[in-house]
Amino acid sequence: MTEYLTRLNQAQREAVETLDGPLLVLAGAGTGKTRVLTTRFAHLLLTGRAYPSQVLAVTFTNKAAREMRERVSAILGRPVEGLWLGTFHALGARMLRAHAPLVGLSPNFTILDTDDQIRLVKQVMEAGRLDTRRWAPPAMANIIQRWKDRGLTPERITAAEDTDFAAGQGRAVYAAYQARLKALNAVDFGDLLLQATELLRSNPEVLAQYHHRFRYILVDEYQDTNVVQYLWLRLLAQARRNICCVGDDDQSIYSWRGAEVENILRFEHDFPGAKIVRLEANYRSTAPILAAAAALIAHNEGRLGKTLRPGRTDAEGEPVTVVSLWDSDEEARMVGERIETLRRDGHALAEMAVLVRAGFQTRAFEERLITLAIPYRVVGGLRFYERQEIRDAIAYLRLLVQPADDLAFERVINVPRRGVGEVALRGLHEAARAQDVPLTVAAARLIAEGGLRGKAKEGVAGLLRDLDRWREGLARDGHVAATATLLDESGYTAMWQQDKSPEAPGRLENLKELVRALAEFETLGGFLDHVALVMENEEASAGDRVSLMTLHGAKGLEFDTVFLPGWEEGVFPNQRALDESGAKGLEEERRLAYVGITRARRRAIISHAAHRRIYANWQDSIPSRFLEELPEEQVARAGSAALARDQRIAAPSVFAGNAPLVARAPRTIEAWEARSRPARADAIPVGSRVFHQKFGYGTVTAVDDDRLDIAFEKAGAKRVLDRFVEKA
DNA sequence: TCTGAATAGCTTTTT
DNA sequence: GCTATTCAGA
Repeated sequence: MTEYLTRLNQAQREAVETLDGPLLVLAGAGTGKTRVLTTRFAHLLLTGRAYPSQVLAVTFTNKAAREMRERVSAILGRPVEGLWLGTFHALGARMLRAHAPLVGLSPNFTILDTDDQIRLVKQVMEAGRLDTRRWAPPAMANIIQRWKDRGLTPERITAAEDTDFAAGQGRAVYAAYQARLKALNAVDFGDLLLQATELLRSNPEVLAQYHHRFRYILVDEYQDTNVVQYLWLRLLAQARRNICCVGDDDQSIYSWRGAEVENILRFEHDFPGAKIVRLEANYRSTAPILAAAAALIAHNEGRLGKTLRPGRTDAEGEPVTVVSLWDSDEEARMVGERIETLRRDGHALAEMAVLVRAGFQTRAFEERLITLAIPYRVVGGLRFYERQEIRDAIAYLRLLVQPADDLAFERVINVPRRGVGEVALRGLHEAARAQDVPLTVAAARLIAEGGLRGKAKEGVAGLLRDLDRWREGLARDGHVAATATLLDESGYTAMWQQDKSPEAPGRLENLKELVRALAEFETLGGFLDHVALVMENEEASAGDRVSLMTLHGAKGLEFDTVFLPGWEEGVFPNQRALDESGAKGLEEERRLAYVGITRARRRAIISHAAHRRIYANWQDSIPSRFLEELPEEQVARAGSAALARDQRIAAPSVFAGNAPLVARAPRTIEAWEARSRPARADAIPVGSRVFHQKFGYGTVTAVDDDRLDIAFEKAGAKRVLDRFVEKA
């Protein structure tokens, strides 16, 4: 019966069997975190400590939730029902729906996506006479989101915390935005947790009910939790204190969206008497890969401290390779060639990945892989519900459920074209605001009073009539039939059928998929929640393909071979991360590098190019400081510079018709380095004030050979080659 | 209401 | 260099 326990190592077993009291499991990359979490879950059930419905299990992504559900079922040998297992947001939504009136919502509230959220913020800002060209609504929406992440309702924001943004009107915009949400009976993603937390905070009887229910709490990826998530968990855990959080402070890479590494660093303090178990045996990677990752991350401060050690007996392997290249084209060629070679040697493409810092970097590799006819897939991109046609269709459905959903009304009023333009819409808005009613009501009154004319009148009246009819159909024939009718009668399907663009057939296909998915739900409301919170793209990427993705997207995945291109100052570590968050930003970039390296099972190939085209022009790039932090003995430096020189000298760049490339003096890495090497007679000491052509004036904060860290007055902190600056 | 030209701005991303 | 958004004019 406890056979599943024998498959664990000592530390894992301890993490599984310590059932009572607060427990923090520090799980390094590849140390069997998911196995521990799922085994612990199953163990709770199998030992009779709890029924499935008495365990609260929280993840960040739907994928992680699905995986946990499947693996727990596998251990139990049967599907588990009645679980409170899901993402923070899905569980928050579930609680809110159950007690909506207590926070001033009705249970059929709408969940707005980021797009709706920004549109609403923009409307609120415009109503407050703020210049939305000077103050970008997406930035304002982001500020509000961060406030929500920190558990701050508008009332809790002190004047000191209000930003300079929006002329000090931030708080006011936030308050007005919340008022609009309430009027629309809607919540945004942040509210799912903020309001759920408010609910528990101000309704002790509700909280007590959940205390009674949840005997055990499991939390995945604890290092990624933000303040509200932490508060929500703490409220739920405070009575029984049976909370187990699993995470890795070294893999915290989401601070920019509100995650607080401090949550994990403070666990012992928050839950006195907490036990801490470290999982350090790595079963994924070879010894050189682990050594490289460990050496790199050791440069960070404020870690809880964990050392990955090889957990496999066959852990020897090839060294981590660092390849220096002339330019970004050569880098793409190098990656392409190595992939070809590996493929020829029988390695599966699905076991190779190219991990980049930023999305735009994938393009160079895509182009290269296309010319080489190597199948690939780009992971990430639009989610199912972010597609235009899906959002339109959902807006129609939302209107059926909630006639007061103004955002949905605005979205579909002129899609397909009904002759209702900006002018007519403004009229509707004014009437609605004056009478304090939803747009649909205002529209009906306006038509009755003759306030609309011509095409606009016909269009609006027609839609209102149709909506009523579809709503009757919904009650009579059920949501599947009603949706099919709606898409047909609204002319929405016809609109895409007439569209000649190459995407149109795919969009129609997606609409069919939507109706198919709809059939799996009992109610329209349940389906809308599913689409907003859960539904993902079917990965139409079956087959043996190389994966291209961002480092963020790669977290939690593993591959035999991992390519890590673009390790250059400014790209990685990313300049903006350094500008905005300084030393903290640098540490997070370093954790990202750590995540990247630890994705590799057998091979990691890191590269940097001396020249890179950024937007319009070519720029010299200096190697990332992270390269210097790798342990020399575990790394093979494989500059293809010599090869590059031979090729270039033998065949001067006739292809590159652009003169600059030919004319640029040093054409090899060595020559380029030689040019930059000659020790300057007039060395620039720390503290010097210097001038840089592009970045202006600054002060040298550190000197490393020919590299200078400079705090520029305008451009912020950067690392540049000394030959680019002069003493001021 | 719709179209084409001008213009700003450009990490990472789940829900 | 590309693209998403905004503005002027038909």
